[in-house]
Amino acid sequence: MRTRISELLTHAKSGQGCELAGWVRSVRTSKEMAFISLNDGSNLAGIQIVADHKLANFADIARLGTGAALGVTGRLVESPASGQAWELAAEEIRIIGAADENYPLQKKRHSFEYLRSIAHLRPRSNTFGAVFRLRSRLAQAIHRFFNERGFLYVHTPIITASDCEGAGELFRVTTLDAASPPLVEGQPDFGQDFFGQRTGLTVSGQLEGELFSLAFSDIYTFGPTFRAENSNTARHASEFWMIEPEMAFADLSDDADLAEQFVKYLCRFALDECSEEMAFFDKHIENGLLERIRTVAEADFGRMDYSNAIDRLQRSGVSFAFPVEWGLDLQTEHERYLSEQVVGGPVFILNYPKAIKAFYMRQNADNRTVAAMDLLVPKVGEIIGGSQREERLELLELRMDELGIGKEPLWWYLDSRRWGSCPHAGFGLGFERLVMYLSGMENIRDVIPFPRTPRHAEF
RNA sequence: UCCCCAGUAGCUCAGUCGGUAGAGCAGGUGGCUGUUAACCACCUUGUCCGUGGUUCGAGUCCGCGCUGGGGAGCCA
Repeated sequence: MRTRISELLTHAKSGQGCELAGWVRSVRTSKEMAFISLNDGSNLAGIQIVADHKLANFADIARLGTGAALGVTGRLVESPASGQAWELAAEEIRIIGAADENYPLQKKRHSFEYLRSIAHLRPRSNTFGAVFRLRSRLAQAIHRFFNERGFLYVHTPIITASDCEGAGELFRVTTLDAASPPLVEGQPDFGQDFFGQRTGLTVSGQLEGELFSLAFSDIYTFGPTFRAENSNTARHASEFWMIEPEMAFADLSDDADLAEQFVKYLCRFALDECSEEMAFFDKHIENGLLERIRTVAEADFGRMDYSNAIDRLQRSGVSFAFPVEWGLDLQTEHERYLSEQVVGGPVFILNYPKAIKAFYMRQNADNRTVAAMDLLVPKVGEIIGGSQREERLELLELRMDELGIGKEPLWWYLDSRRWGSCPHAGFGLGFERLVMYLSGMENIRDVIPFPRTPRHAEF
């Protein structure tokens, strides 16, 4: 039966008979023979098919265009020419699905912008083949990492009624008639909606994740999240995947330890188990990528208080575009400077001013900072954000009051602090940003199979 | 949402000072006994994003619109 090309090459034996199927990347013909570069998506290089002119349908084969689907029966032989170790001497080539000259993908470089417009075909290209193989394997590696450490994988809800985190605009979920919804006091009456209240797509599974960590000790979520923000940048999508571990009986330092292990594990994994893709990215997408990832995999991550970071930035003598002052958030230029110039590697910035961080973060004894952390890495800046959560009910309620966050809709969250509350901490990581970081790809739209961004939901 | 930049052949792009567009690739035909995004020869392909204006004349200058990209804000 059909063998996948990567599998065939892994266990290659001279003279081995086999059957392959895949898509044509290029055909080179001469009078006596044709060379077909065939790819089935299982690896980057594909395999070279050698077709002799004695094949019954040689004339058809010689006219094959890029993109056609073929079934090939033949024998694996050591290639007499340089360029590949093995090739397949074809005994039979079946044209399963032809591709005419209008096939939009050509055997040459295309712009990413153009490839985005043919997102249904771009996975057949080298770059996107490599990106989506890496993405798939990374997803598996993330599960493996947490599974090895005994973390419970929890599926937090995608439809939610809690809109309270303020983590960006919510997509509404409703079955009300948009043209003429039932009204109460001139406003749509969501009491008559499907769920009997306003609902939307989740912006984060963290709050529900915390509840599970207070039962299973160590948990993680890994699922889609949605933001209806009209942000049009290379780093934002309306639909993206997020990883959010949460540990009970853990503080900010434990949280940073986990994040450090996690990032190093994934760097190591990409280098070791996706080496063909990583070498491709290093050569064609970002020169020096391998070196950059290797450095991170082996580094001891630095740790620095926010106050200290501000001090270092102010004394740097560098003139930044944005002001540096205690109480202001760090901009990307500051984050990169700290990571690249001050530390020379990944660094956690700890204990941020409470005014610029979320309500659920644990207040420190100094009464002006919270136990928050950001992991900054060279080239991109922030890659992970996390915190120790406020486990003390009175302080949490006080903080919600200060920020005007309604306690009623979050009664269940507050309940978790009422009975058996304990210190706990976690972090969040955007999966696409991880894929970007490890591949060197610079646009989030090029690491999601079918990206959703403002005004774009095709495919 | 704001600020910049771009839009020319199926694709990647060039187009000088305003004078009605041309390279490579793709496609076609022929050649080639081992090619590597093969090579060699010949051939085909245009609503120059749309719209209004300036001008004897606009791909080129100006206004508006659409689309794409980059940056910012927001964030993951």
